[in-house]
Amino acid sequence: MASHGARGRSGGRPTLEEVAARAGVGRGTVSRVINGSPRVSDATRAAVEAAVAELGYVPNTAARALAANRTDAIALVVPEPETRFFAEPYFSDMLKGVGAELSDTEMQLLLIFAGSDRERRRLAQYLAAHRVDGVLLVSVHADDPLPDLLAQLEIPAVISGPRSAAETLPSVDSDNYGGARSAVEHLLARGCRHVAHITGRLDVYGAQRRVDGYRHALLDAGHEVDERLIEPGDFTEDGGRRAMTELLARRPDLDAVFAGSDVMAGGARQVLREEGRRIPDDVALVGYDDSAIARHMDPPLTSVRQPIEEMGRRMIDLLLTEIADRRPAVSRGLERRQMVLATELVERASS
Amino acid sequence: MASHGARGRSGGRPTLEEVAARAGVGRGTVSRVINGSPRVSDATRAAVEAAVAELGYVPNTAARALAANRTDAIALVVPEPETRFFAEPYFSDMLKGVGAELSDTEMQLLLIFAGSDRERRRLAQYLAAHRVDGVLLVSVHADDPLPDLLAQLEIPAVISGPRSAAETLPSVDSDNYGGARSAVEHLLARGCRHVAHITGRLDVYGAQRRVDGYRHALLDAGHEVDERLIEPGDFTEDGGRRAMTELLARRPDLDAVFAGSDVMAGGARQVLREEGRRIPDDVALVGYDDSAIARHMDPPLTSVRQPIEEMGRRMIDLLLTEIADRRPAVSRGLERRQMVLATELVERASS
DNA sequence: ATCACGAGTGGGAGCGCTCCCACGGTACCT
DNA sequence: AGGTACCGTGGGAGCGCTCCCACTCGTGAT
Repeated sequence: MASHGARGRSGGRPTLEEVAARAGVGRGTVSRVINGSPRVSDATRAAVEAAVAELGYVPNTAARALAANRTDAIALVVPEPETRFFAEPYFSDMLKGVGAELSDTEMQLLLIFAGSDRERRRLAQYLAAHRVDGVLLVSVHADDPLPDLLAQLEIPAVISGPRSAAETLPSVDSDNYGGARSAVEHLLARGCRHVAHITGRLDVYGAQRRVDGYRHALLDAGHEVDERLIEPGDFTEDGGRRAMTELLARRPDLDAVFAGSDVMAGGARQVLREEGRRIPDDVALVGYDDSAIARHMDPPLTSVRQPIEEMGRRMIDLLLTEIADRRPAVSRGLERRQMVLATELVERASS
Repeated sequence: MASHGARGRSGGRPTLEEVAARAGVGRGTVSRVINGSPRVSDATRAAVEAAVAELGYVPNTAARALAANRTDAIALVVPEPETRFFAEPYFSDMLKGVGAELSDTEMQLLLIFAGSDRERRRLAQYLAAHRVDGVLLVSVHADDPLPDLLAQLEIPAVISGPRSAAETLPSVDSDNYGGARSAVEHLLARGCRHVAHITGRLDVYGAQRRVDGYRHALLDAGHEVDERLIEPGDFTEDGGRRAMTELLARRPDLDAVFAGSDVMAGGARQVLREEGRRIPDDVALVGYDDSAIARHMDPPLTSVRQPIEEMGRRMIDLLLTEIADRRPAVSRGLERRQMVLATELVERASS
């Protein structure tokens, strides 16, 4: 490299200017063609496109980002260690939906883990540098400072699973309340009298909603709610085991369990088996998530399916809208910025 | 936004220039401090750092990329559908190592799937735009055109698992030959007489090397190699099952099986069980990868462990070196650019 | 005292693009 | 005929940074 100025010369990648010269037009016109502006005549457009093809022109992303003040990238932020990311099918399904919806866009998806403190600091730096046009936030706990940081930096964001009923961010969620209801109603319809519930972490809004659904399903069916039949878990297998043990000790006569996740249902199953309870004859079991665990459990687990891939797609829709809407200064309130998708009960042998 | 020129003004992110003004120095000096150049006096450096802190200055990546002609990003390209990525622990371990090694760098890691044709076209476009400084290639088949594309675009790349003995790209691999040897030697030491081998896909170089290791271990121990004891698989469970069936039909007297992957060992185990062969009493079984499958199999599977995380780290080392070396025009040949890491046999109850 | 040199510094030029203003031309009105 | 309205178009002026050259000092050798 002889001198700084000679860097891009001779043999380097072609620039907009070179395409313009080749097509016999000005820079502005080439830019318009590249960006699909309608204000270009067909003849000119064809000429430019030919020049682009001949030269093998590819726009320089950095230059575009600098001039237009956008990055054409969005981040999927996973506030969990990578281990959990790979362990839970939730993320892989989400990623699939997101990727699909993004594939006919120029947008680039970045996957960012923010499990450790160190990673979180890195992320903060990253966001401060405005290296993405928007952020997708999945699986956020109630007290996570990330959403506030995003708001402060004025970075468009969409959250999956609102943090509370008063969520201010645009969000996409599945119908946790309805999903839980359908699970309990199913158990009642099968003739179960004493339905227990192992909850998820109650600082997760969705877990609370499932408890609500459980309660209301019982009440609406004319049962009363026995608090001894509700035991908090933490979404882990071990938590499921502990909760199940507790429940059996308190109400040995229970004949059904609705677990707030498949993983916890797996833990519960182990305890039930150890205690000699047959599934579903003695105790019916229903999980939540319809994950691979559910299909492979013995017996196969009835579970509530969430349309996670679909949720991923919707999140992208919302986010892209959000990004586009940053031009007109005034945002139009929160209308249609929070959506809830239906769940589906998948019945298997465990109930 | 009143006018183009006013975009960044008043309230926007601070620029290098503003930091310079604040610190009472020139732009060049601030740039030097930001980039850790040693040619700055301590006093000046302190002043600049103070200004940076007060203003909350964060460099603009796009501007830097444009001016310096680098992106500070590298891509991990997975030429597989996302499904396989999540299913195989190989990738998650690799990602962990790569992430760890990158975490004290300014480099950003991009995860790019190139499973479908569509995704591959997208990737090609992406690379043509030089949006990354380097590429990590994992799990590449012998006839994949990607490495050539990379070479043509002059993008530094490192490959995990060389495509052949004549691999030209810098590469990191585990000792497939040695790993296979240790597995077979272990089986022979346990007194097995007729050791079969279910191979991986033979268009994968590593699988070939494992066959070589198997052969040489037998020969060196004074056994002869019976080709009827070698059956090609394809790394899938089903392939393992087919191969095992085939082997049992041909050599019912076999007393040990070395499978080229844990997944195939899993398939083989099913067949052995169906045929009433006890593991390890009738037939000893050894797998490859030491994945979760191995630990959870019944009986737990003896397996060859590859230091995948370590491989990920080494790949980053090589790649960063490769990127740095693009300044001096002349590359110093291939010395030390291909490395092979040792494997370890993890003994469990299956052998 | 003079010269040579390197350390430390300031700032011009340029990276490749987008945005916008200004301009010539054509079509349509009055 | 003159005016008004657009199209479609060219190109200047940045975007915020890095790179490099030139310049000013001190320091040590002569």
